[in-house]
Amino acid sequence: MKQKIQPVRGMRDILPEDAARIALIEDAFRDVLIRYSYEEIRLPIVEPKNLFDRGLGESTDAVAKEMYSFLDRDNSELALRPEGTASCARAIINHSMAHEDKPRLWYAGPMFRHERPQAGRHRQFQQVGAEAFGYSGPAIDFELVHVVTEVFERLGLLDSVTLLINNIGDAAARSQFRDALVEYLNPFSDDLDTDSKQRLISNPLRILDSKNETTRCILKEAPRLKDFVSEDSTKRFETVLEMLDAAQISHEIADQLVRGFDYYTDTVFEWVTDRIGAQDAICAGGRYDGLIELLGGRPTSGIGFAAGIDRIALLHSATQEELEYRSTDVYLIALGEEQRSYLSEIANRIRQGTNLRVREHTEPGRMGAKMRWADKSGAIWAVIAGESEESERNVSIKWLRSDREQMRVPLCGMLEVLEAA
RNA sequence: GUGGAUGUAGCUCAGGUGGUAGAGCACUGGAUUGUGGUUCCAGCGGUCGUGGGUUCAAAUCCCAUCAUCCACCCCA
Repeated sequence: MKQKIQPVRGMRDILPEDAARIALIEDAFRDVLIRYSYEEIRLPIVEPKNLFDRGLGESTDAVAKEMYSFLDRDNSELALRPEGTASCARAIINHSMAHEDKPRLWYAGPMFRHERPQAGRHRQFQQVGAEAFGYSGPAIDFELVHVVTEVFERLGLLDSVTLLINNIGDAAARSQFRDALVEYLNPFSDDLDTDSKQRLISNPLRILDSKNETTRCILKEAPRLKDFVSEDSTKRFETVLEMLDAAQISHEIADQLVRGFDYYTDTVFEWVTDRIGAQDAICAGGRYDGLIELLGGRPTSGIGFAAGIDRIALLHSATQEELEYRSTDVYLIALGEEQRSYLSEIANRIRQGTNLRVREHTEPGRMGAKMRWADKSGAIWAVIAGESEESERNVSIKWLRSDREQMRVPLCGMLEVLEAA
């Protein structure tokens, strides 16, 4: 036997039963988004690398260390997209959509980050995202949170997730805060944990997230981001919170919540869960009022979220009852090859007249083996056709999941029996 | 990128101190030649992740390497 070919590290096959769960989750997002009047956009998986350099920030981990980038045949730098927002923003700029339309878009598809694989973290992973461009009022912030809440409710996950929300102000406020934070922390530099010491240079805002106790202690007296945020922004954020309260959407204000990409401004939010391991963020988003301009478009406000479908699927399988998965409703068995064409006639009749999923047994073998296949397929019925059924133009219907007695009905009455169940 | 654990039959896993590989489930056949899911009997199936080394002898000891899982980091 030849050596087996392994899939690429961090890339995985999603087998039918898991695929069904993923489809269930994607369908929930799609259905809710469509009812909120969001439109689907299909975006390329490969983009110019500098779209992400500029859009997400060159110092972010996703760009600096985790990008799947490569040279095209003409030596231009390309990258597999690590997220969807930058592509979406590029698209609305390229098609001049922002001016007249105020587009509300959603997308679904694979994203790529070259990270070390772990529970809930793969190098190719699935996201559903939505973005709204040109809306600056607080109601749109509320609406997107509401959309996601509705999806989680529909999937029965609302009890296992927590919504964290914060206001991080605009880029200027954040940069002032960053300076103040660094200035405050510098004297304590030696007392910080090693990670935080590193981040003092690379990404100071992340220090706020530290789990180290001494670091946390030092942070108690540190400057607060909210003291640097403009009055307008604070007011706006308060309105968003009021709307959430009025809609009884429970949320926690998380001072330490900062997002991983540079483009975020003002409202940011994230749903976390404690049921799926260390990678606990299942959906996150926020405003990005500077992104369109950064990418060469006219100043346009934006807001969106991205949901990690693989992680939501993990959560779903951890909390929900087992999916009742089966591929087949009706299993058709011909006793001998002579009944093959009669069997096809039966199959066509069921497929055309109902939504039932029909499988014909195609292999030779004895009756017992065929019945075993019928059972394993998960089908509710075995429909059997032998010589006598064919000559009398009827079929035998056997219930595989109940004690109901096998019955023989004329072909024209078959659908009635199947649909009655 | 760093650390820990694990790789033996399709799957889940046994195989103290080296002696030439096992169970359960699954699969195939039979008991039951037009009836599955229960039972009984029989059978198929493994260069023990890969490559080196030590040894008369390696699944077992040593080295390297790959992969998976979990955590750090980061993030959806």
